[in-house]
Amino acid sequence: MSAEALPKTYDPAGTESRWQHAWETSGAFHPDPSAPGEPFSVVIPPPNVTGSLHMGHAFNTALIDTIVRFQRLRGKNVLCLPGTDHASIAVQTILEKQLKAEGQRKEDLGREAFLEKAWEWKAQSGGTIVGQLRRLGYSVDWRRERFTLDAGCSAAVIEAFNRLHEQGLIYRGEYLVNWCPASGSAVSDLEVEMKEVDGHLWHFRYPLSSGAGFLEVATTRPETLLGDTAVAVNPKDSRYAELVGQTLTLPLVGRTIPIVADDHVDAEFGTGCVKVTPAHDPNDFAIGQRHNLPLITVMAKDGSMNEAAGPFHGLDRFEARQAVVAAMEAEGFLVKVEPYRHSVPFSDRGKVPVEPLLSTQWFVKTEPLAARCREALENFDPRFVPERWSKVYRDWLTDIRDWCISRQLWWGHRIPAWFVVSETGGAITDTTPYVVARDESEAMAKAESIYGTGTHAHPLVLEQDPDALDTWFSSGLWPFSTLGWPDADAADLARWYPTSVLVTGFDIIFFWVARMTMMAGALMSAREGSGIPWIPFRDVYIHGLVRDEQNRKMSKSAGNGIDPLLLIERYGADALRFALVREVAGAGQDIRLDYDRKSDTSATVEASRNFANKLWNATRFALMNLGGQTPASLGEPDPAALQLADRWILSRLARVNRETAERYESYGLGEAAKGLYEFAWNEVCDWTIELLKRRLNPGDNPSPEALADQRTARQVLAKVLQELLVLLHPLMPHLSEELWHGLTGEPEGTFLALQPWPALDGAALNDGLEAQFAELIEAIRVVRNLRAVAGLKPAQPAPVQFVTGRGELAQLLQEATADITALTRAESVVVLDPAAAEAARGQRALAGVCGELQVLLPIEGLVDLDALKGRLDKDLAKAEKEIAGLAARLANPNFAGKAPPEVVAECQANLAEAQAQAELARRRLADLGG
RNA sequence: GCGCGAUUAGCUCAGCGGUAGAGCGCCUGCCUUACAAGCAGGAUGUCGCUGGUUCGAACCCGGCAUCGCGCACCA
Repeated sequence: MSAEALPKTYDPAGTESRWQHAWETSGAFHPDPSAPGEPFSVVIPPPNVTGSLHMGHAFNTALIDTIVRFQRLRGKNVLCLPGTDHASIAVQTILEKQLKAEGQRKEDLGREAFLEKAWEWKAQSGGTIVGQLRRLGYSVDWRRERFTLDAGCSAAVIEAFNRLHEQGLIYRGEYLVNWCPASGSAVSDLEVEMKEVDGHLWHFRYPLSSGAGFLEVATTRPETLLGDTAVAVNPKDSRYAELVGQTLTLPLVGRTIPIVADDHVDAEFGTGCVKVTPAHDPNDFAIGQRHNLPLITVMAKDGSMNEAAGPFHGLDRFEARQAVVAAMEAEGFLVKVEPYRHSVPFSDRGKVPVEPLLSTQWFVKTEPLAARCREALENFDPRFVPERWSKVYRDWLTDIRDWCISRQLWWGHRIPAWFVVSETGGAITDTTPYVVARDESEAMAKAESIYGTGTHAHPLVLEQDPDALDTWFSSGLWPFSTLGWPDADAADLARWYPTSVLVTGFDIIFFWVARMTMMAGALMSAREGSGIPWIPFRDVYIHGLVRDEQNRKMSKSAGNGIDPLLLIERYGADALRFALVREVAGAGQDIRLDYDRKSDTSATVEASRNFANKLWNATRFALMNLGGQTPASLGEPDPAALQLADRWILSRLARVNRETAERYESYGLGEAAKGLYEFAWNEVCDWTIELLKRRLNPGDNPSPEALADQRTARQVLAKVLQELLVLLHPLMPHLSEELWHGLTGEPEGTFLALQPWPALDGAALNDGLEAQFAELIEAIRVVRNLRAVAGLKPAQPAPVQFVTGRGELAQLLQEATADITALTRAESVVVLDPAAAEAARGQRALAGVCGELQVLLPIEGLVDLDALKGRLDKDLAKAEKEIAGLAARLANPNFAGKAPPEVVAECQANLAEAQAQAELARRRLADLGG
C-alpha cells in the first residue's frame, strides 16, 4: 500500500472482512498438535443456538481472543476451539412456541419430525452465531468447530453416562423434583429462580377428630391441602404439646391425619401449626420422611389436579386454588385471608411457577464429585481470577444437592438406558427394570444376561428411555469431549488437556464451571497417575456482565440487548472489541456500555473508533515519511546516533512492551488496553511524531548530518510503530494486521497474528532519561500555556527564555532547543542562569514557573498585563498552598521522628522548591507593579 | 437471614498508606500538508457518612447508609 492510496479516515468494513478471510483460508489458527511450542488452549463457552449473539457474547469473545492472540504472539502452540450448545430446553421451548402459533403440538409431528425441525433451527441459528463470531475476528480454529449434539460429543455423553453409572454416581429414583408444567419436564435446582410475588396467606381451621375443637393453619397454596397428610407443630410448643399424636379430620377430603411434632416448625410464626403436604413441598417432604407420612400427589404433570383431588379433578392448579378456598369458606373452615408477599419458585425457561412434584428421574450423586473438587481447590486448582469467585464456587460445592439430569424433552441426548419392558407388560413404569449401555446391542446383551433371552412367544423387549439429558450434562464434558475424549489416544487431548484458561461470566459458575470440574473429577482423574492434572483448566477468568445505560443486565428476553453487529457496522469490530476490553478493570466487575437507542450510537465505541483512526493516520504519516523504506530495510537505529527524544521514546517503548506483556499475561486486559491507548496517542502521536517531523523533513539541499539524522528518525519511527502494532494486535487484530502489512510491505501470506512478540530491549530502559524528558515536556507546556494566556495567535513567533540554576536542566534545555523551537513556535530560545536573568530584570515578560524552572516570554508591547498578573497570581497561590501544607507537615515533630527519612527528605525538597517558586512569582509581580 | 460487590469530576470508571487521575462531556483558541474521528490550552471533586489505627487515610480496621448481585428461605 502506498501513502497516496491511503484515505484520511480508516474504513474498517473492507479491511476486517479481508483479513478474516485471509486468516481463515490460510489456516493461520489451525494448530498442529505435534508442532513445537508450549501448548495453550481455550475452549470457548459454546453459545446456545437460540437465535443470535448479544453483547455479552461479544464481550466474552473480545476477552478470550485478546488472550489467545497474545499467547500466539508469545510463541505458544495455541488452540482456541469454537462451538455451540444445543440448549435443550430453550430450543425446544422456542420450537414449541412456533408450533403453537401454527396450531400444532409436538406430539402431532412425532418425535422424529420434531427433531428434524430442531436440526433445521440449529442450522439456521448456529449459522447466524458462527457468522457473528467470525465478524468479531475471533481467532478460533473453525476446522475444529464442535456442537454439543454432534457425533463426537454425543459419543462422549453416552460414555460419560455409562462410566458414571458404573461408578454408582448416576442413579434413578422417585423424588420430589422441580417440575415445570410449561415445558412438561423436570428441571434442576439451578433452573429455578425465586421471585417475590404478592400473594395471600389463607388461614384455615382443621377440626380435631375428637371433636374437641380446631387447629388453625395458614397456607399460601390452599390447593395443596387436598394432599395434606399431617399437621406439624414444634415439639417445644407448650400450646400444642398434648395434641401431638392426636388426629385431625382434613376438611373437604375427610381424611384423618395425625398431628406430629417437628423441629422445622417455627412456633413464633403464625399459629405455630403447619399443614404438611409431603408430595408437594420440599420441606413437607422432609417432615414426611421423618414421620413416615404417606405421599399423596394431587396434581398431574400438566399442572392440573388429578383424580386424588376428588371434586377438583381436572381444574388447573390456580383455578383449584380459588375453588378450594371457596369450598373451605362455604364449609366455615376459612378463618381469614391476609395479603402476603412471599417467594415463589419460577421456572427459568417456562416462566411459570415450578411445581414440586414426586417423579421418577435420573440423578447424579454430586457429593463425592464435589468433595474431589473442593479438595483440588485447596491447591488453587483451578485458580480463579479474581480470586474471590473461588469462594462462590466452593460454597456452592458445599452442601450440594443431587443433580436431576433427566428431562422430559426430545431435543437433546437421549438417555442411554434401556427398559426391559417385556418384564412389565410392555410399558415403562417406575418399576420397570433397565440396563445402561453404550448402544442397543450392548443393552440387549446385558439384559439377556440378567433376564435370559426370552422365548419365542415372549421375547425380551427393550425400549430406550424416551427422556433426554440436561444440556449441562454434555456441556460439562465440553473441555475434553471437544478434544477427542473418550478416545484416550486423541492427539488433541494429549496435547491440549487440561486447557489453559476458561473465560466466562460469573453467572454460570455453578451451571458450567462447577459441572465441568465435577465431570472431569469423575472421568479424567484416571489420568492422575500420569501426573497430568484432571481439573479441566488451570485458570478460570471470571468477567462481569454487560449492562445497559440503566444498569440492567443486557439480554434478549429483557429486550434491552444491543446487537453487536449494529455497532460493528458503524464503528468496526476492532473498535467494539477495544471499547469492551478497555472498560474491564480491576476485579471482574460488570461493565456498562453507553448507547443511544435513538441514533444507535455509542460514545464509548466511537472513542475507540477514533483511536483506530488515530493509529491509521500515524501509520499514514510514517508511510509518507519513510521514503519508501520499511522497518526491515531501514534496520535498527545506531545507538550512538540517537537523539534525546529517540532515546526517550525507545525507553518508553521498552517499558510499555514489558508492562503490556505482564498485563495480558495476568488478565489485566483493561489496563493493557488503557496503557496502550495512552502510549500510542500521547507519547507516540502527540510527542514523538511531532518531534520527528523536523528531522524527517530536512528541507532542500540537506547537509550530510541532516541526512544521517533523517535516517535515524526514520528508523526510530519505523521501529516504534511496528512494535506498537504488535502490542496492539490482540486488542485490534484487523487494523493492526492491515497497518503492519502497510508498514512492513510483507506479503499477504505472512501474518502479524503469527509474528513473535518483540524482544524486550532492556538496554533502552532509562528511568533517569524518562524523568528528564518529563521535565522538558513540562517546560514546553508552560510556554504553550503562557502563549495561550497572552492570547498569542498560534502562528505568531515569540521569544522564549528559560531560567534555571540547575546545570543539568539547563543542559537538557540547551540540547533540546531545536525541539522546543518547533513545538512552541519560538522566535528564539535562550537558557539563562539566575545571575544573568537578574541582569535582565525589569523587562516586560510573561512569566511562569514549573519546578525549579522559570519560563519567560519577553514580548514587549504585546503583553496583556492583566493576563500576565493573573497567571502569576495563580502560580503564587498554588505555591503558597503547597508551602502551607508541607510546612505544617514538617512542623509536626512526630512526622520528622516517625516517617521514613526518604519521605521527610522529599518533603523538605518539595518545600524548598515551592518556596523558590513563590519567591520567583512574587518578584515578578513586584517587577510588574513597578 | 448469610455472603459478595459498588459508592471518587456532569457521565463512565481507574487509583488502594505519602500533596486527587483518565476517557467522554464542557469552556477558549486553532482547518499548523498524518489525523477536525484532529491540534493546543483550560475549568471541574469536604474521594457515601461516621468512629478508629497511623507522623500521615480515597486507600487499612469497626459501624452506618444507599444501590446492585448471589445463596438460603417461615407455612
